[in-house]
Parts: sequence; C-alpha cells; structure tokens
Amino acid sequence: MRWPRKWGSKLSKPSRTVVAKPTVNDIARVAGVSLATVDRVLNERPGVRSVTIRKVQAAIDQLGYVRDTAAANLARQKTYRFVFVLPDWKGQFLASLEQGIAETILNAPQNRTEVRTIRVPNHDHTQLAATLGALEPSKVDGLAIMAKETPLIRDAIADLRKRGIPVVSLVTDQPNSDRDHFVGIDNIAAGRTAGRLLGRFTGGQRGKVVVVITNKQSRDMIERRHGFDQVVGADFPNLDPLPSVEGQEDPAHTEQVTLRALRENPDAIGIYSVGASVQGIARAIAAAGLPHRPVLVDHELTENSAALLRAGVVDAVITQNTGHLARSAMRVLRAKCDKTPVIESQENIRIEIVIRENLPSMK
Amino acid sequence: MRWPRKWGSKLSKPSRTVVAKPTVNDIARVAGVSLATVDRVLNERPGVRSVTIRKVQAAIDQLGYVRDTAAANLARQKTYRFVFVLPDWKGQFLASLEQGIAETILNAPQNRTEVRTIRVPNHDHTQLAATLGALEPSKVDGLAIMAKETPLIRDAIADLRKRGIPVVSLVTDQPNSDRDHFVGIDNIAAGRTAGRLLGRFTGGQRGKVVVVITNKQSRDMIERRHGFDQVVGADFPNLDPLPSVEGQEDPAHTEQVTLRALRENPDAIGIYSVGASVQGIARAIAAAGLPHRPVLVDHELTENSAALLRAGVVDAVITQNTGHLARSAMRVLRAKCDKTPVIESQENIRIEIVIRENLPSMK
DNA sequence: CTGAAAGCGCTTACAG
DNA sequence: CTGAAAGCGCTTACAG
Repeated sequence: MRWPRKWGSKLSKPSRTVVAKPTVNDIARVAGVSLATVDRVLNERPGVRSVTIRKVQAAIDQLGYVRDTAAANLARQKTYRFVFVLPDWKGQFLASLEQGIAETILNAPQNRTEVRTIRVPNHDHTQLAATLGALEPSKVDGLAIMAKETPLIRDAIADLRKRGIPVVSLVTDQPNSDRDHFVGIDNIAAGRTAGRLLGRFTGGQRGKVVVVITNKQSRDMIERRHGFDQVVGADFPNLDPLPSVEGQEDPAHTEQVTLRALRENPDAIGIYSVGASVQGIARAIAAAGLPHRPVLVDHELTENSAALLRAGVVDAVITQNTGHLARSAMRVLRAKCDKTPVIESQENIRIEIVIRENLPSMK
Repeated sequence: MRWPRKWGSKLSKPSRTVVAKPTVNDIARVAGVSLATVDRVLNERPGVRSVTIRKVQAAIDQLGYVRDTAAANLARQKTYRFVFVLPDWKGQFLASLEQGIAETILNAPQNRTEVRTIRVPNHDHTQLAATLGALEPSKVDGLAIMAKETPLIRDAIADLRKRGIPVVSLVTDQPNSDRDHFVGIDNIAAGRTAGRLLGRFTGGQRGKVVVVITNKQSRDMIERRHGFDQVVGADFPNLDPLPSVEGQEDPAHTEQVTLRALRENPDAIGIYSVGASVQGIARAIAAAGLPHRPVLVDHELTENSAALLRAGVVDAVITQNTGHLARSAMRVLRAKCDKTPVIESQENIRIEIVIRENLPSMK
C-alpha cells in the first residue's frame, strides 16, 4: 500500500525539488542562511537585505514549503486574544452564541485562543464606540463585532484596523466599514427562504401575513424582510404581507404588537417573525383566538423555538449554527493575525432550515 | 482588561494548585519523577510501578493538567494514516465525499493526517472483506467504512478492532458490528423530514406518491423509507405512498422504473427519491407528460440536484454536508487513536434541508 | 544585516 | 522500573 505524498501532483511543478516535507532547516540549507534569517523572511520581519530575501524565497518556492502552524504557535507561545462585542439583549440566540464561543475555547485549547465577550447596549452607539476605542493593540489581537451599522461604529472599526487589529463583523454585517471579513449568513437569502417556506406551507390560500421584526434599522432585519418580499411578490400573489410591526427585543412588547396586528387582521393566514421574540408571538397567537392556526416561520433556533416547533406552533425555523459562527470568527481572526489566507468555502455559514423532524437532538 | 484564566471556575476545585497552564514539567516536579515517567503514565505505557502511577496521577489531578496535543504530535512526528473504504458507485454524492476528504487534508496539513480512499464494489462482500482483512495495523491507524451491512463485513470490522484499528461507519451505519462510532445522519429522521416536506408541499391534495429507492437492502435506505412512512401515515392521510421501485444506482435504470411507475400512476402528485439518481427521475418526469408537475423531494445535494432545484423540478433536498462527514470521521478516528474523548455535540451531523433559496453559493 | 543557541511542550531511544 | 538527553519544527532574545 502506497501512501500519498503530502506534496503530490497538485502542488509540485516539474522543476521542484521535492522533499518529503520541507522544514525551515531545509530552507536554511538550500538558501545557505541561518534559521533566524529564514524566520525573518517567513514572517516578513524587517532587517533583511533584499538579495537575501530573494535567496530564501527561491528556496521556499523550490521546496514547496508549507509552514507548520502548530509548531510555530508552540514556539511563539502565542495565544490569540480576541474580543467579541455583542449586544446586551437577553434573548436565547445571544446566550447560545456566547456559549458557542465558550465551548470553542474549552474544546480546542490547543488553538491557544482566549476570548473576552463584552455585552454593550446596542442602542448606545457612544458607549459602543468608546468600548472599541479602548481596545489596545498590545492586549487584543482581534475583534468580532455584532452591532447596528452606524457612522460612529464604522469609524471605530476603521480606527481599530489602522491600529493593526483585525476585525470581523458577526451575524449582521458592516459592509461600509473596512472590516476584514463578515461571519454570518446572507440575510437576503434567509428572508427569501422564509418567504418560500411560508408560501408553500400556506398551500395557495389567499390571505394576509403579519410580519414581526425586532427593529427596522438593523441591517440583518432589513435584508431579511427584503428577501421575503421578493419571493412572496414574485411567486405567491395569494399572500399579502403587512407592514412590519416592531417587537423591540422584548417578549412582552412583541406579544402586544403581534396581538394588535392579529386582532386587526383576524383572517391572517401566516406570520413571519423576522427576528422577534417567538415566545411573545406564540402568546399573542394563543390570546388572539384565531379561527385557524396561522403558519409561523421564525428565525434562529433556540430552546424556545425548538419547543414551539415540537408543539406545532412554529412550522419552520431558519437558523445559523452559533457554534459555527464562533469557530468561523476565530479561524478568520487567527488567519488575519497570521496573514494566512481564509478558506472561503469553509467559512461559508449555511442558512439552515429546521422543522420538527430534523431538530437536532442536542443543542 | 482582565483575561480569563484558562483554568477558571469551571475546572478548578478548591484544593487545586492552579498553575497558569501546567505542563509535563510541572507534573514531573510535583510528582518528583522524570519527564519520561510522566510520559509513560500519561500515555498508559507499561513498566511503571503502581505507586509511581498514583503519584503522577495525583500531580496531574492536582494541577488540572490538559495535554497539548499539538506539541505531542509534533514530538511524536506522528501522522495518522487513515483508510476510507467507499462503494465504487459513480454518483456525485460519493465524488463529493471523496473531494471532501481530499480537501480536509489539503486545508489542514497541521493535522498530520494522511488518507487513502479505496472504492470497492459494494455488492461484492467478499472483495470488501478481503480489502479490510488486508489492512495492517502497522500501516493503518484507522478505518472509515461506508458499506452495506452484512455478516461478512461485521466480522471483518470486529477483526480489525481486535487488531487495534479503530473503525467508524460512515453515512450508513453498521450498528451490530462493534465499530467505534457512526459518522452520519439519523436516517429515520431524514426520512421523516422528507415526509413532512412532501406532505406540506402537496398542500392537502389527495393522491399517490411514487417512491424510488436505490436498493431495498441498504440500511440507510430502509431507515429513510421507514421514517417517511411514519410521518405520512400519521399526518397526511391524503397521501398514498406506493411500494418502492429500485433504481439500482443507475440513472438509466432509475429513469425506466420511475417512468413505468408514473405511467401506471399518472395521478401521482409526489415523488420521494430515497437515494436514487435524481437525473433519472427528472428525465422520467419529463417523458411521462403528467397533467401536473409532481412535488419532488430528494436526498443528497449534488450539482445535479442543485441544478434541478434551480430549475424548479426538485422542491427540496435533504442532505448532509460531505465536508463535515469527512472532517468528523477524521476527528473521531484521531480521538480514538489518541484515546481522547469524542466531543459528541461537535460530531452530530445535521440533517440539512435545501430549497432553491438557501442553496449554498459554492459547493 | 546575520547567526548560534536556547526553548516552546511533548516523546523517544538509550542507559542504567 | 526509571531517568538524562536529544529532538520534533519553529521562534526568540542576544551577540556580533
């Protein structure tokens, strides 16, 4: 039985000297320099003559060297110190995200990553900007931020990047900032998915659809509603989606506005919860005493939405895996720190559809 | 800003001496032995007096030591050599799985894992058993196998395990063998998911459902069909699922049997493809000239099924991520080699639902 | 601008 | 049954 060479056909060019697995020592030997110099070139450290750099580069290319990150980190005794800034909402989605972050650390200590999670009131741009401003490059190696898009935050992110701290936006994007990466789903596509499911599940009936949203400013919310309207407008003329009512991250308030909407539209056949408290909506449905159970499509799988799926109150949940979000954010930040390429296909967060039958057994 | 101690409240007991991050050197010092002895105890190597073992164990517990696997692997110069045995079908699912395996290796060379994939005719139990029998413990560190469940294979797996090679079953389980782990989805739940979607998508109409299966012996197929019948039987009395017709892993044959089924049941309102060639089914639908387009639910997202989703021929695809399957199999095998615990929550392969709107942008 | 040596946390022969 | 020393692939002060 023959084992594949690590550096097989895909990587080797005809002229390449193939060593089983070239190391820094091989480079040093071939280039005729010391280990320290190889290291300087490898890590783009200053103070090397360009002739020397070229010699080392040539050796690297010739040997097809690939750095052993694990060994590098071991030697460097480097621990990546990341800060995650999240809204201070009390919902289960954020709790799950925070847990995902904690578990990532616990499960993979060999990644030498430490994380500090900061919850900041999302409406308070000033405090948020101040929090970001206080991050020191000497103490922080990367930032993941989930926040509304505002000029203040945009500038704070630009400032951080200028100070050399990589930044990824999380869950909701900051496309106009120069964040390094967005870790999250395509929210327009998520809204389209919700639209299609609600359209199919209502089975061609004619009727109104109540739309409950957290707030009308958050980019992810806007994008989802937009995608939803695209699909319903194009393919389900029988459905009449109403203007969004705002639940404001508060179950009681969500219940209240949903109940009012249902009372005003007792013939509603569907409810689209764009990101609101599904508990509040469920209570409103119970209180409204509708003639028929409306089809309910929600976002973000939590204990609450899972229980309501099982109970048959919620029909489908569009969700993103919080563990994946956490791990992806850390992988991307580590890659940025190491100036290593991000493997896009691996960082593509999926839009998941959950119904009662494919509920994960454990969270 | 204070950074969390790696060994914080969750892990430390009151009596524990907390070192920032204890290493083998700390253990050696506390236990009053040499590094070599610590290593022996850590790796359960023979030739240590039980008193010594106890001393070392005490130090380990006291310090709350967690082994640095990366450093261990570096020192060990260990590469894990795994064999993946797959059926020799030509379908895209297996191609994608094979690609997922290859990409896992390319993307994470620091895992020091090498994989050899062997395609074996699935119907030929003897050849399969011979292939497994030829695996030498000195050259193979783990096996992942996707194959029909037969006594011959069961025995071959037991034999491998006896020779010290960890085995995981992949995609379709071998529950009666003593494989270490099953990497794949719950196929009964996958079938239930298909049943629910087909039921909802047909919107309460009365009619027959054509069921096309690869073969009636494969465990994953049997389980899916079973789950499907459970849900349809319980919640969709309007639907009448027909006995399965077998496509035999062959598009042309699948087309033929599906076409026959559709001709015999021109009033069929749905088709459930349990694992058959969706291309063949699509061609049969086109050829049948049905009065209404049937709802079509399929398994395994491939280029073909994605194209048919986009074209509106397929309504939903139930799938499992081949990259996850590959990575999970390798993580589990590595854990078994290292006698390290498997993190169950991370290895739980999700049953994914894909419709046109949440199709991944790239495969 | 460059190099020799020590060390990261762990394992492996080799002695004893 | 136990230990001293070298080494895995890389980085880091410290000299020069």
